[in-house]
Amino acid sequence: MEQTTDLLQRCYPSRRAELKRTILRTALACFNQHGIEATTIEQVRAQCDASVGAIYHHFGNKEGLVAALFFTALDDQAALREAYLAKADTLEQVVHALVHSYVDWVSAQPDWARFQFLARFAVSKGPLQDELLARNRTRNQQLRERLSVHGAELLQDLPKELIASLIVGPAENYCRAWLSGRVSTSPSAYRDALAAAVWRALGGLESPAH
Amino acid sequence: MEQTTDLLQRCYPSRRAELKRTILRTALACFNQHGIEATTIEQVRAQCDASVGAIYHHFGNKEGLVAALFFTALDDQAALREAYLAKADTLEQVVHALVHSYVDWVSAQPDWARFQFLARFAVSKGPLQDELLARNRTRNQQLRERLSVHGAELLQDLPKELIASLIVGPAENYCRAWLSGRVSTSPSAYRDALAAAVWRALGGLESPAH
DNA sequence: TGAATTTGCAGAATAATATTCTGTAAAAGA
DNA sequence: TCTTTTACAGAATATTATTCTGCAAATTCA
Repeated sequence: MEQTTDLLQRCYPSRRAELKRTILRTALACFNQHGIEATTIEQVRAQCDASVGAIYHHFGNKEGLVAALFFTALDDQAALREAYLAKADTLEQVVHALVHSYVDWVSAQPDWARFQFLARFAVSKGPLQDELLARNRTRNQQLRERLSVHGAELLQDLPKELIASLIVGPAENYCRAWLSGRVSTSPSAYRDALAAAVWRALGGLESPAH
Repeated sequence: MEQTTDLLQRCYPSRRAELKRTILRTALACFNQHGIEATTIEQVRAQCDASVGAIYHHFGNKEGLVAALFFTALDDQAALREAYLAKADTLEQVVHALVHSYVDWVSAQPDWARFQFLARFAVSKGPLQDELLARNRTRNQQLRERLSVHGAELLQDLPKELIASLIVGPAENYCRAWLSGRVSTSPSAYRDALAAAVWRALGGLESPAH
């Protein structure tokens, strides 16, 4: 149930990294509650019962703390996507895997997902922007290869650059609405409706809305 | 061409507000270049050749400066949407208007659009979160009414909460990719492809991908 | 018109916050 | 055991946001 712990434990499994995990967990909560800019190092220090020295020792500075959380979330999300993709054979299954893995991950890790949105643009500036850009590029590249393996004739009439947005755009938008409280139904309730709609958008025949 | 000026001029037309506009323009550039947290009041003060007193007089604090820019962008975007919607009669035209107005605004005001993404989550915390939530709610409400006017039987099989995400999700995702440099083709080049795909996703018959 | 009041702005003073630095103890390695 | 590295504490410092006091132009009002 408490998957926040699990996620951290998996990414920082060292027994000695106890305080490090505590700092990350606390920082995640603070950032989500007050926003990144509004939470001070002193706040998380107090909630951790740690020292500023410990925080700066592990993460360098506030931005490093944000980046550590952000890339941890990115990795975890990618792991789930890979797991889903590994089981997909047809093009339609690949598309479904992409939508489902995204929706399922956000539903299972709402705190991490919320932070991911919160921090994306903070990270997209700053010293790790290149790392982020590189990751996005390789991810898109892998997706393109993955999609072209199967009968690509379906997607031939769509601009290549557009396909990724058509697939994850709706899910991403709904997840953000859910995380910000604009809608109340969990994205996982709509995972199939989203996947089916995306498949129609791509030109997949069959299975109209009704 | 230089629509940044036009946008500011329209929203803050007062002749006496010259410095105020200059501050906003400069702050927008700084925020977009270095990120919100990384740009200091001193930086924008120096580039404006103004004083800290002036900035705090007009905007209260840094967050107020961000909020002023953010809501200005939101208003301008909404104005274009209204203009497009006013000319739409059928359901398909309404959907097209929503996609087109979004894409066209981002293409025309990339600096403001970039900042909008940059600041959305900073604003979603902080004292104006209620204002933002309220705006989003009323916008969604208006959309629902607008959509239900026309032959709503098309959308009957789709969850109500999902429809907005299906319509703007793809465009929003592609625009963000463009603004962050992950893709190079202007969203306006794909405005029709996006609108058509969305229409298919909603279950619109006819016009398959090819 | 002229006094009163409000608005726009400057810049020094202050407060809040991020970051550095020095020291110490525990752990790891040789 | 000795040496080196790692983990941490907390005072000291630097950076940055914000406040405050004062003044002049503009506006309002009598």
